[in-house]
Amino acid sequence: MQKTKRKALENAGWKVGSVTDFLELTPEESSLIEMRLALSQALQKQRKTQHLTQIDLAKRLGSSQSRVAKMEAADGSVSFDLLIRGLLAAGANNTDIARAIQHGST
Amino acid sequence: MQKTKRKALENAGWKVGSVTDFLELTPEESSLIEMRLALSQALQKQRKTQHLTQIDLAKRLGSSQSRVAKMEAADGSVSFDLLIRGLLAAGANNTDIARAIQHGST
DNA sequence: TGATTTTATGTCCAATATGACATAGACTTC
DNA sequence: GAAGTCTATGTCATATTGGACATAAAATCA
Repeated sequence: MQKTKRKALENAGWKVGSVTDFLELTPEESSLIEMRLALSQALQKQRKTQHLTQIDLAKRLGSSQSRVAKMEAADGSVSFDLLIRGLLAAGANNTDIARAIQHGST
Repeated sequence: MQKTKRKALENAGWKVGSVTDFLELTPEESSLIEMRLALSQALQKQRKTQHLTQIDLAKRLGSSQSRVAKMEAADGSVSFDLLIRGLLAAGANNTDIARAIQHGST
């Protein structure tokens, strides 16, 4: 696992590599987490290339800055649905999303 | 839009082409719906190729037969998260999922 | 046909996700 | 270093989602 991924997961509270190791996660759980992570990273990237602030994106989404921050942080309280809607609102298309998910492979 | 898609959407209560036409949906909303649809179809396909009943899959998911049925029907009460978890539980991998999402393009 | 298995649909309430708010921190610019 | 802008984090009430159950409908097969 890459260092950046590990860091991001830890920040999101996933306790990677510490007591609770990935060994305790089923492959499905790992896949899910990595996909969420990939999407959150894709979201931030997309938002930035579009020169949007979190507030801008929040407005498009009918949401709030704090939630967008959580989305990009892959916070546990953020669903796939919201991440996808975020990406679409930030101008990503199906292909971009598919690529992110694919990229999140283990 | 293909006939099968239209039918599936209608069954799922999305009222395609009737009073509420797709014209009322933003491109983002359309994308979302089509992705959900693509995933639900991929799920049923995957489950069947694995020769699993809805009950089998429900057990793997820690869910119920009725919910699996709703997942495959792209019912409005089913989230992306659940669809993805369903696909993974049915043996699909990230690539399969990415392909489904990509295929759900407009 | 009747029995059995599989899938579909509706409803309920417990669990989870979400927008909103408050506030803190980070970063820039003057 | 103050002011302004952007991002991060915690909390909460409300809204949405999900497992479970009941039951109907379809499909399979003897």
